Amino acid sequence: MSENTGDLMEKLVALCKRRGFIFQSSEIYGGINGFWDYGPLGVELKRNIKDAWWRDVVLRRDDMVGLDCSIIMNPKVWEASGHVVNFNDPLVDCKKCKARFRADKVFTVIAAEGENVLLSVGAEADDEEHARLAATNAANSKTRRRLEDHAQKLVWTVFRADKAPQGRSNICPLCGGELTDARKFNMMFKTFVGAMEDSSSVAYLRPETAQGIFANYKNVLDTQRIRPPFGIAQIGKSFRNEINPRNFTFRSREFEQMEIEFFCHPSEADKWYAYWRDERYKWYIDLGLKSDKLRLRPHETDELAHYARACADIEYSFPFGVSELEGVANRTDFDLTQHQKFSGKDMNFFDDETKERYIPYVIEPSGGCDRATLAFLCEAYTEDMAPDEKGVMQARTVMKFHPRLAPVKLAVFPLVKKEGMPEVAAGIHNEAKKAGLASFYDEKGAVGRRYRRQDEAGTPFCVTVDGQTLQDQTVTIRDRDSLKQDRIAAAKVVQYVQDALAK
RNA sequence: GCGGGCGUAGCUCAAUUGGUAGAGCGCCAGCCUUCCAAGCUGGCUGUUGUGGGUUCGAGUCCCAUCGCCCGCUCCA
Repeated sequence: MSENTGDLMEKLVALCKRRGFIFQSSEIYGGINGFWDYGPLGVELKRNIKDAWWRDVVLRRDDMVGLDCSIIMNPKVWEASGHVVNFNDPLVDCKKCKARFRADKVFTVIAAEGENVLLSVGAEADDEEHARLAATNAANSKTRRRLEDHAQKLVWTVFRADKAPQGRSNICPLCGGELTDARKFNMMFKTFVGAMEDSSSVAYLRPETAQGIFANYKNVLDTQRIRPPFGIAQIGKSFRNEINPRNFTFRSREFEQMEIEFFCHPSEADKWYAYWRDERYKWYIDLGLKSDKLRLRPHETDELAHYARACADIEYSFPFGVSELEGVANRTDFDLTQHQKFSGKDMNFFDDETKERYIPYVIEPSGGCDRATLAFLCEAYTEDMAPDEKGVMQARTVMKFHPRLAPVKLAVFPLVKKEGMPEVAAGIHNEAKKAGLASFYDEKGAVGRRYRRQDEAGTPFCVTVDGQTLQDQTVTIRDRDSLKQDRIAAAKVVQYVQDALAK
């Protein structure tokens, strides 16, 4: 990472605080790691992103419906999904074959005579002795004979996967690949339902919104006169007790997701996977993420999660590195099958036309709302040069948001605070607000200063009422990025901005 | 989780060997301004992240804790 990009992130964080986009949570108490608050400008930006998503994936389509599930669900949901089992024991994963083991059940066994290593394998067992036996028994006959021949001089090293000595890595019992260090995953936030804090009342804050959709799949199917292929969309908070929150809001412990579960016939899963992957990628570009910083990266086969048949990440080149904004996965029928098994409820869809009964496959485009917000902030941050009142070029900081995302769409100024200009400007401002545009009125200080303040907020248009306005009812409207001004009728300001938003 | 750095006004930073905290910008009020921040006048701002300790005295030294940044690690 170059010095410049590090600077960029620092400047962006400073601007976010200075202008009221993002604050650290509970800052007056010293903050809390992994939690962030959106200020007056930030909340508008984030809402605009969520609104754009909802409009584009739900309202504009006939094959999509929305949902808003509770954050706390019956804990059995998380047993079915695999979240409880997978994250309560210390676990190791094979970096090569992706197998997962309980760390206290996997040993690495090494037999060596001096520098000469005769045996170096992983073994599944309950204790060291059994691990050594298992490793010996699993060896081929030639190796076994050599071990017996050198028995007296052999030095055995056996260690459990969660107690590996510094610098030693564990070996996968299945493929011989390298295992990760042991990790105790307890990523789900635990809480208690009701007044009694005992084991029967344990519940979890959802680590993803997806399971609420799967749990309601039958309800939606039964009530909406809808049939596959169709999707259910949801925006909502999720919680993960991340070991190490990092990179501003990128990895937070409380975050908001925008998720779609799209249900289709298994034979059409590949088609819909490709469709959503491309559709979602295009969405970010359309809202202003330059394609050269955005990339679509298909997962390698060995990178896939156990439930996924195919997956692609939509990644953005942040100042701190290329990181994932959204994942689009073919989750097959894994989740519905799991819920059928754990709940005992039939998850099949019966097709009246073909008389076919099947559990749909699911394509899941799962986006991080805060991550998208951060990407749009990074993309918007620009430093350029603009002339001051003497024509000397000065540095300018400007947030070049897509107008659809900009927290404030329009600022209205009187050029000077006299000759009736404030009244005319306030009138335009009020008219804009009545039309539903986020508008800001400012009459204080020099007009140049007011323009620059709006640049930092990312306001795409500034309207100024001047002397000529009083003669012919026209105003200047200034473009944030080009600094160019058009002169238009005051009565047409609202329409002008609305046209720009529709582009 | 490990290692390193850091924490002083809203922001960026100052404060000699420990001697009762200061500047610029911003912000607010007013003036001046007929179009792109640094014209004028005046004004506000801090339990120096928090809690202990050493000391006659701590922003400065010690301990703990919280948070932020960087690198590793991690990210079903």
